Amino acid sequence: MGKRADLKRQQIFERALIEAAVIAAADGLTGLTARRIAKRIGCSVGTIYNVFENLDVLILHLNGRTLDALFDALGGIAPGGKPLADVEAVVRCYLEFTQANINLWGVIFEHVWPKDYALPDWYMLKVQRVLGVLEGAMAPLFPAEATIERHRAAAVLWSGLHGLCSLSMSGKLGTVDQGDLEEMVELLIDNFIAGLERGA
Amino acid sequence: MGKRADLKRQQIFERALIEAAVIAAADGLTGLTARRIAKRIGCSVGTIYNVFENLDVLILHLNGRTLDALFDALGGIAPGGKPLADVEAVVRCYLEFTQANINLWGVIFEHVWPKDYALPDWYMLKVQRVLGVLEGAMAPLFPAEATIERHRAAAVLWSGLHGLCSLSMSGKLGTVDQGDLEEMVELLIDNFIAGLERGA
DNA sequence: ACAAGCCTTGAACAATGTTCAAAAAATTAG
DNA sequence: CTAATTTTTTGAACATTGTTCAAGGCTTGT
Repeated sequence: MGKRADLKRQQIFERALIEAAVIAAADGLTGLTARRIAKRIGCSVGTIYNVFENLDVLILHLNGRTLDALFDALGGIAPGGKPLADVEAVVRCYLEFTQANINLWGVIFEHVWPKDYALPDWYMLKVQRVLGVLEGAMAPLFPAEATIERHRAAAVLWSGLHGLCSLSMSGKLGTVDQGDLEEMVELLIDNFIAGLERGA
Repeated sequence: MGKRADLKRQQIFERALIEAAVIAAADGLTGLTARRIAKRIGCSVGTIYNVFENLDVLILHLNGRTLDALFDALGGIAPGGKPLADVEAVVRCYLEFTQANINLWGVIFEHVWPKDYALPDWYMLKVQRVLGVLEGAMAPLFPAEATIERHRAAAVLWSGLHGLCSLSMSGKLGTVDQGDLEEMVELLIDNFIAGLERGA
């Protein structure tokens, strides 16, 4: 039943996320309100809530799309088998993406998912997917069977990136310009990878 | 004029921050509202706004106190001159503190300072102060005159810690228990320090 | 054409940060 | 000590938020 209905539903889902992205890109998480999205797609607030359980899941879907976009951007790089170079390429891509989409990426940093609920699987998969790219670049550093170690190392590097970008973006490391950030990221990567190579 | 007045003002400042800490420790940033603080200290909302420009600066002061408390906890460790061991001691202390004050530390993660304004100097000083402890532990890795490099390395490690804790606390790395987090932090430290030692 | 069910609407509710005229309290002047 | 003045506190009021839900409209199946 309701093939037509499901279609409209999906269209609203789609447009809501598109307009949410437009608003977020312009004004960040602060400007992202249900009424504003509704006005932009030309419907009432209630309709939004008919498609999304609440604003948090709408924003989570928006963040999912942002992760997808990063993953796509990451797809453009060709791994060469040298861990340091490959990780650096991945990270350069990450930095370029976040700089080019500062406000959208800021939503990923700033939005806090209600602590009482676990993040849904579909979202975690998107996270794991981009984590997988980093993991792939680091793979030569580990024996093939050391999957947990490899996975952990990728998560650590990812978290380090996240911390550097989030703290520098929010000004909590003092004033760091683009060049400073790049140097810090390089410091993190170079030394972390060097440490891993030593261990291998 | 107003010696008495200034005293009361300071008392309200103090009590507001104390009660804010109680509320935050119990319910996190979500429960931290102006009316709730006012009710707890037995005054009206307006009085809060007479002492604090707005809720954001109140929360920033709360976070400042949390940083002070971490700095105090960090004071209990005795540096031995071995970078790896000293950094590990600092980080162990950091982890213990954040675990023991999960919600308060969560406020530091979750609160976003309005992008239009720079963080005030008094707050940055508190940040730099705890960063300084980490920097001190890493000092033997650098020649005495390489202050920028040392400072940068400390900021990188600090950011890495921040990223690991923030992402693990918010469930964005999947389900990581206390043990997982400790292993990841150790992986970060060991390899980053090893990398730095190689460079020296 | 009609009935049954689904969708959309937008007014309504509770809660938020924030303001500000008026009341209260404290301080100063006479 | 009283009166005037200054300061502080109050809490009702405003704008906005997320969220709900009865009422009405639209779509669909027969």
